[in-house]
Order: sequence, then C-alpha cells, then structure tokens
Amino acid sequence: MTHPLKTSVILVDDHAVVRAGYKRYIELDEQLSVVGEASTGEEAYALLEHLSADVVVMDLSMPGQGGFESLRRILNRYPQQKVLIFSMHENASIANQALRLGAVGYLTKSMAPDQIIAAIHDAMRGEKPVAPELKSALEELNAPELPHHDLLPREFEVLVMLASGESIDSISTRLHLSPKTASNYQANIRKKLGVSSALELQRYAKDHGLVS
Amino acid sequence: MTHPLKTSVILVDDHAVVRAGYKRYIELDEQLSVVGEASTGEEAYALLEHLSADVVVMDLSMPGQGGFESLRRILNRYPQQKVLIFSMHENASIANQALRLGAVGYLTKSMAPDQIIAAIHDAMRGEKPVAPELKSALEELNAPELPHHDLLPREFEVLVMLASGESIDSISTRLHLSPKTASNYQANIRKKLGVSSALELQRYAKDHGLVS
DNA sequence: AATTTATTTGGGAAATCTTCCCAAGCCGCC
DNA sequence: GGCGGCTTGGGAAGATTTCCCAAATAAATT
Repeated sequence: MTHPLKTSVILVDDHAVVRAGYKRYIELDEQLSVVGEASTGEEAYALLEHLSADVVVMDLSMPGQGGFESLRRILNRYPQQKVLIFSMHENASIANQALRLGAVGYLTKSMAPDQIIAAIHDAMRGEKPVAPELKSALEELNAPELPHHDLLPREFEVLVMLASGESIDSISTRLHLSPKTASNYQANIRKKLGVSSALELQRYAKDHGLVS
Repeated sequence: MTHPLKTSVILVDDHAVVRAGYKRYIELDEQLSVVGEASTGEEAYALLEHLSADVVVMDLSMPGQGGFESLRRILNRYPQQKVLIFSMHENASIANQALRLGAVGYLTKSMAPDQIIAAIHDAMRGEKPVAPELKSALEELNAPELPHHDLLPREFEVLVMLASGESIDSISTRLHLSPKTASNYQANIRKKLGVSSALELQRYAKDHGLVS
C-alpha cells in the first residue's frame, strides 16, 4: 500500500483568531494540511478558482451577506466540492438549510477538537458528519407533520412577511391585497400554527428557520 | 532598567478551537504568557482561587448561564481583576452592560490579531480598550436623551414584559392591574418610543439592551 | 403643614384590528 | 362539465387599542 496523499483543507472564517485555532489542530494531524484560508465567502469562492482542496471548512456567519449565499454559489460552481460547515449556532434549522443546500456536514464550534478532526476524515470517507446534539432536532425538523407544512402557499408567503415584522398594511400594499384579506390570512395562519400574537408567530418562524 | 515580568493571561471561552487561536497569537508575544484556560465562567471562577493572572480574557456567550453572571461574580470576589471581554457580538448594548459591570475592555473577535494583542497591553497600561466599531454606538447608548429614558418607572416595567413577549392579559394579572391599565401603558409606551407594533417594540428593547 | 407635582390607576368612547363565517371567481384535474 | 382546492374579500360580532380625562396616592417643595 502506497503512502496516501494528504487531505487538503481550506479554512473560511472571518475571525483570524478562529482560523488560527483550527489550523493548530489540523496541523497536528499527519493526514491533513491547510492549503488556504479565506475570511469571507467571496474570498473563498475566488480562492477556489486557483486552488482546489478536498474539504472546505466554513463558518456560516460572515460579513457581506456571506454564509448561505456563499455556500450556494460554491456548490453551484463546484458541485462535487465537499463543504463542511462549522457554525457557532447550535440551531437545527440553520443546520437543516445548510445540509439541504448540499453541505457535506454540519458541526458546531463547541465540539471537542479531536471530534472536529475526526469529522474531516469522516467527510473524506463519504460520511455526512452532523453534530450529535443536533441530530434529533434535525429529524424533528424534517418531520412532515409540522404545523406550517399545511399552510397554503399564499399563507406561507404572508407568514414570512409577518414574521419579519411587516405590518398588515404594508403586506397588503406590497401584495396588492385588501387589508381585509391580509388580516384574514393572519387569522388563519395564527390558527393553524396555534399562536396568538405577533411575537409568538415570530418565534415560531425563527424556531423553524423560516426567517433569520 | 530591569527585565519586566511577563503579563499573565487566563483564557476563558467554551470553544477549545477559539482558545487555541488566541493562544497561538498570545504566545508569539514575548511579554505575554497564557497561564490558564477555562471553558466556562464557573471554571474560570474556580481557577482564580488557585491562580492569579494579570488579565482574564473572556468570551461572554458561554453555556450554563455564563457570561454576564460570571463576570459579575468574578469582579465581586476580585474587584481589582482586569477582565477583557472578547465577544463575537458587535452589539453595543451588550458591550455597554459588560463595561458597566466593570470589564476593563470590550473587543470583538473580528478584530485583527495584532489589535487583540495590543488591547491586552493597553489594558495593562490602565487603558480601557473598546472595539473601534462600537465606540460611537456606545456613546449613543449612554446619551441621556434616548426615548426610553423618560418612561415612567411603571411604564418601563411593562415595556420589559411586553418586549419579552408577554401578553396584556398576562401582564395585567402578574402586576395586579386591570387589562385596561396595562393596555393604556402599552399605548403610552408605544407613543413615547415611537413604535407601532409589538414587534417594533421588541426590536427597540433588544437594540437598547433592555431584553436579551 | 400646606401645596404643588409626578405617578399610578382605570373609565368612557371612538377608532381600529381581529376573528369567524361565508361566497364568488379561478385554476387545474379526472 | 363538475369537483375540489386556492385566492380573494365582505359582513358582523367581538376584542384591542387609542386618546382623553380624572381620581387616588406618593413625593417633593416651599
């Protein structure tokens, strides 16, 4: 058996301190080497044009409306690229979105360093490492019987606007509806989701990743 | 002139990766040395009983109702301790609370590593380093002419409850008021703050650090 | 002590918003 | 064509919010 090639890693995180931390641990592993770093999603995208890597380890919360959009663009351009998300948010709905977009795994920064290293190897082996504390929540989130799954399309649209803080009037204007209709939608949405105030509705939407 | 003693630092952050990053940079500086690490506020507090350090560098968002409470307890027990907060939140109101509690400085993780090192030296020199992007917001926040400063005491109390999502009914019950009165308070609060919905009110409260 | 002054509490009445029920128009589907 | 689901809004009752105002109480001032 020949000596295997090292697994190459690109680190993407807007905090230099955090990148340094990853680097420290990754370099302790004989099989891994950091071949590039970027501090924004755009930078990472540009970097990939000149440099390929087996795994891109990326944070989601970055400036310049980064994160998700960057992930989307990278995977659009390089569909085979393995992108491992390391986020500080232990939020199942964020993880869910990232995995749906095609990330190869989702881990949190609170994991132990050796688990992080292990996850990179897992990803190389074709597995899809997910932070253990999120597994059950992720299943829950993909359960089809969640209340908002049987909102009508139009209702869903209104829900998102309501949850982002828009008023009935603003919604009815932007959607060319009578305030009456928008208001009726609100009543139906609240009933279906089982909430009774604007704040509860917003919390529902946030908890389920419908708004950020 | 004699050789000065090294400045000793304790790192407190629940992410081992992040601590490793700080350590990397701190150890590059001849004058600094990391003498201890902790992953929670409680651990840090316990550590200080056995070990003293010139500066404690601490993250705020830690598990176990950490952060603020830990800061409070540490400064209560060791009023002279220099505690430098390094948070990932560029939120002026959080910074404000931390500084009021007696933190010697507030910096964000997005600062360049050399600025971070410089800030530790600044703190030792008796300065109070604050992340530049927060300075103006901090002054703004301490300006006495903010709308909520002329809420009546009772109004303020109701504001906080409203902003945490409580309903008029729940508030009137808990405060032994008629729903009518609670509702009147709400109207007055909204008028004074210049908001027109529950969500705007919540955002106001969050932006000004009145609720988390 | 007497008198302002600020605060807390809620009623009345009008305006607004929400809810619930229902119906017309549309679109797609069998 | 006919059925069923989606979108749109009216009507009417009910609830909430707002605005104005006043009594009771507490705090401050002279």
